[in-house]
Amino acid sequence: MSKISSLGYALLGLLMAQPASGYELRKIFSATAIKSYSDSPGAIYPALQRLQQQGLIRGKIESGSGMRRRQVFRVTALGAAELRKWIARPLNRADVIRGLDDVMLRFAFSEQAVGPKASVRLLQRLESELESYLPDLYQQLQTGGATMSTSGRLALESGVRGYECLLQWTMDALKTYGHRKKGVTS
Amino acid sequence: MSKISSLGYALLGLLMAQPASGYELRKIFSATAIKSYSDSPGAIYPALQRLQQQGLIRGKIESGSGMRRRQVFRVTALGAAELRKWIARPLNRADVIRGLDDVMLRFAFSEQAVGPKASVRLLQRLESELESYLPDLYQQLQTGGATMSTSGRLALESGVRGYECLLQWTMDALKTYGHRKKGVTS
DNA sequence: CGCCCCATGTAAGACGTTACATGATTGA
DNA sequence: TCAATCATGTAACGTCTTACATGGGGCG
Repeated sequence: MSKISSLGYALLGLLMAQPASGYELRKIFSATAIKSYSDSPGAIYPALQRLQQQGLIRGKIESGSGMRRRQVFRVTALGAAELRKWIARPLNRADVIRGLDDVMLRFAFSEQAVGPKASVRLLQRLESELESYLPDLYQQLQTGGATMSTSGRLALESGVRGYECLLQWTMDALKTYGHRKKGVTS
Repeated sequence: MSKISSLGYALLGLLMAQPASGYELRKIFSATAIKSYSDSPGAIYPALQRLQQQGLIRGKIESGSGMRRRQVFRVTALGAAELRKWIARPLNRADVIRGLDDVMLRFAFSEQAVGPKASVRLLQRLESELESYLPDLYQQLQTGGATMSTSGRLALESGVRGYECLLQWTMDALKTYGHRKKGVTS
């Protein structure tokens, strides 16, 4: 019955790579461009508490002399299993439309937490979802575009282009993993 | 003292184009790909109530015989002013990093609610923010990329590519408005 | 008559934002 | 010693999610 928020998974993934304190995790969020995740203490510390209550991470307070008190968290076996389950979850269109950030986060962690095969699986599913979704978007652009203002139409077009770009990235990423698309043997 | 959520602005903008009932607005959200905005009644009806309490929209209950009861909302002068203020708000880097969806929404409504000059201003600011942000991202990719897994690095790269793609779109959109970039006269 | 769609809402709970609060330690 | 930074939290508030509830109207 464990429900975990996006931020929770982000924390799990980062802690999987390396144990860290809440403060260090905050710094990661504020420094690097892991956009759309908050670096505010009011979000991170409660999230860590929830994860610990669910037994997904365990914190150990370090307070040697001449050191600031800080609590270092590491992922438990249960937490690692939960993270893997989340990453390996089958990808559907809803994920692509609403939760692209989550998808990219899952992919980012996939290799470390599950293995390169999981990364490839995610990419392949993403590719196929995008290839089936893009025609729908072209349709919408043609159908609804006529009635919209120029800026409205352009905004829609920007969304479509974003997906096109993502599809291109997906195919390039698959190439990185040594998978070439069927039919381009030439 | 009026705070308006993203959803609130989305509703304002849609109602600006045409008065509608809550149900019609929900359909717009669920049908078209205005992603990242909820079509659930638990989000939209309370949001409409808030907007009405703030005097930004006004609803009129239509219940002729042989008709289902429904409430049609239209934007007040105050609401239109608030929408214009939001759209014309100066664009900074934080908007680009955290609130790209909002930026695109503002642009989508800009022409109808303010005028084409506002659209161009938004595009120009967006272009300049992206041009200053991208080098930072390249830096991050080089610096942090070495220590990351392949999938992690690829995920970061996907973000960078998204911004590149957006910059390209921005320049094309400016061309649509008849603005060509300085120096490409050739 | 029963079912589905229209159309509107409410209630509980989870989560993030913002702001504030607290102390310890380093460095000027 | 005084400020800045490290490091951790808490409280109030607003909003979204999920689920439920309600009723009229069209249709077979």
